[in-house]
Amino acid sequence: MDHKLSDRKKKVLRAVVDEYISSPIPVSSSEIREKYFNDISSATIRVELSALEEMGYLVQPHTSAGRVPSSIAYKFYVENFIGKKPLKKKDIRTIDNFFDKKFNEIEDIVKTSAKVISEITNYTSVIVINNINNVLIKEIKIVGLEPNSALVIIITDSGIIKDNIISLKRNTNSSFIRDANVLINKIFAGYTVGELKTRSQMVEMELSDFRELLDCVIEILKNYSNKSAKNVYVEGGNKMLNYPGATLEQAKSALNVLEDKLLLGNLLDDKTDNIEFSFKIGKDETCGIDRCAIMTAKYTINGKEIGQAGVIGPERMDYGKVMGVLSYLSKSINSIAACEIIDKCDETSIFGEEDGKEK
Amino acid sequence: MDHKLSDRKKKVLRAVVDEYISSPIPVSSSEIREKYFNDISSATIRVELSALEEMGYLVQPHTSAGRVPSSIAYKFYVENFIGKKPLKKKDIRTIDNFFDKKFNEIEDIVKTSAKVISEITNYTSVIVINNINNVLIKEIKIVGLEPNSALVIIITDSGIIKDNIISLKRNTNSSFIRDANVLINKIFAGYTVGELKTRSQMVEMELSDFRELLDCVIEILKNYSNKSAKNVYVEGGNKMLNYPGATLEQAKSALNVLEDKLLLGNLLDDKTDNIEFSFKIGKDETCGIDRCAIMTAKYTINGKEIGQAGVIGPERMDYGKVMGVLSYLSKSINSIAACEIIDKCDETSIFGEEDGKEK
DNA sequence: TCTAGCAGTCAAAATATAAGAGTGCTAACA
DNA sequence: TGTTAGCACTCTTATATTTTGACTGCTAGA
Repeated sequence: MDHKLSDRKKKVLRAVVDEYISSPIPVSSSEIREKYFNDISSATIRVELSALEEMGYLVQPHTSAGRVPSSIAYKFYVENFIGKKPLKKKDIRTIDNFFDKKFNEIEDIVKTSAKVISEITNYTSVIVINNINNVLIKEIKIVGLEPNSALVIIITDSGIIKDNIISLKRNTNSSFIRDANVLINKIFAGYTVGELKTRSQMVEMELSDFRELLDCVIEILKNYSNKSAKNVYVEGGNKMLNYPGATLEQAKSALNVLEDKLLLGNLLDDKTDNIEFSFKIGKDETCGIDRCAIMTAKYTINGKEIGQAGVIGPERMDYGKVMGVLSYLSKSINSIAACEIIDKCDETSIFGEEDGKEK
Repeated sequence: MDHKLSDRKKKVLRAVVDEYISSPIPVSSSEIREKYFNDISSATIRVELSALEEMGYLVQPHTSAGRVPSSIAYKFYVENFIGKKPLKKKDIRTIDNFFDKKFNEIEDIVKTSAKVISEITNYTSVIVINNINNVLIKEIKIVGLEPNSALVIIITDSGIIKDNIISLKRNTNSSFIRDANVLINKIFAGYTVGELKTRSQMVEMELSDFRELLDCVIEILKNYSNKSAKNVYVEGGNKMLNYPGATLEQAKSALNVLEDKLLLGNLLDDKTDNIEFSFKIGKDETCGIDRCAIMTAKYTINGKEIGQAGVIGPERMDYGKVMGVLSYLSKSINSIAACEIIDKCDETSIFGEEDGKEK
């Protein structure tokens, strides 16, 4: 399907997509002629349209209707005609407002980002955390809770990962907790998550007393770098219902995909290394969400690549804007996170072990 | 609207609702006669139907159609004919499976409950936490994190409330944290959340050094007993799209209400004290969600009333089943929580007499 | 008080008609 | 060879028109 398109064909193709995006009715030869050409007639355009249809870029709903872009057309359109559009002042203000507060946790940043993307683009947004391998573990804190459970708090140079209560068979009394803190930090602190595998092997022979705890901590870290439903954040799912022309049936199936976090995670996950944006369109590329497209960008926190942030919207979405938002936001997240951390850690690595001593 | 209904009228009314619930097409006099009466003719039933319509219980979509129940009819139906239906073995197994794991936090229990309710009933479920006033604070732990922030963990007799990173202006060095732990626990430990107001006044004169921290802790506790978006959990929102006859427009507006957690919280919140179930129906009682009804029950954790759990479903829902599930689940939650806590807190004195009841 | 029977009503389905938008084709022209 | 005007043809959409069938309400008689 890689015919070379003449300049005029390109212009016609672009006209069709532009027109269809601005209003979703099949576009006719005369419409194109009026708005985009004054040197050739509609009959000539019809010839071009016919050729483009032949090549698979356009589709005709029925014999006497105008043309509608195919998935291939959108793909070509995005790759050749569209770049990130600079954001409106208003939108920048919105984003900055959202981020004008303290963030303590990665999760918090991610959730806020998802919200802001959905708010501004008016599409559904999805963010996946799936790559914290080169994040640096600054400290791990174990706090004893009930007799058999403890809270594990992981502090990294990209923020705090918390939310992990673990249950142990053994009693988590204060002396155990104290020793555990020392040991665990000896093992993990100062290393990146990526080094985890080798590290954990290194300590294979350590006191079996802490075996169970160690396994828990490793499990937690693994969970954060692996695909797991917990690491997928969706916002504005019901905006999926706003696309005109959608039937209830389509909406339902789309929402079902959104529900399946694991599937979604895979959908966003993108192998291609170098490009800024990844773009998926067509039923087979979007896990069966009909007439939709997915645009994602990698994002970083404190300079480390953490995952992907993206938008699921109708094929005829405002690609330029979406790209603009994703791009701006990825910068925003990064600088915010960086500020936070620099701001806070001017006296890094001073935290003594102070907890687990009452009862 | 409180006419007294003859027994026969009641029987007819019930027939209409039963019939309409089992299949949502207007029910005719002859249909009722066939399935519910063999002693009187359809003409006689027509007279009764006519009367019931006059009284506001039934509605006729158009002159030559059968009858459809009005909101009032559903209300009457639920109040007079329906009680909780015992659960199917299969459903009980499903529930027990869901709860067959360790729960460390209230939030965890609540989320799981919401999931299970939605799963079994196939309707949208909502749970609100809005009353932890008589929950006993066993301990509060302050863990220093970064130089200016700390994690507050609240351990109660109903489970752990955590998830609260706070930022302070002052430095959270280890000696401060140590003192804070002692002080905070002197103030809060052993008291219920309800006593909070008086307590916090009592310590008005304490060292102003800890003022800021104290305010944070109080704020957290307040947040949990107040209405706030954080305390509302929704599950299976997109099941709202499954009700036959719903238009896309209705679905959209319903999902919008679901999005507004605060509104939802108020919707579930119910003042009536003594009854087990609360039931709302009709556009004005359901915040405009069309053709839907809301059935809620109070639930307790460790014997303390914590909030409401409910189902939002179509008017023609399986009320008996819903009531059955809510009722069973409320017992489940209670006993599970109790087990957990007893299991863990063998040293505490508070339990032991009340609340034996497991099945 | 009940009921058989019938006339009347109305929605939904089926059918017919008209209008309009847009194309493809052809033949002529530069 | 590429372009264009013009026209016949196609197919959707909108609007009327008719038919069908399901119910009811009413009435008169048991």
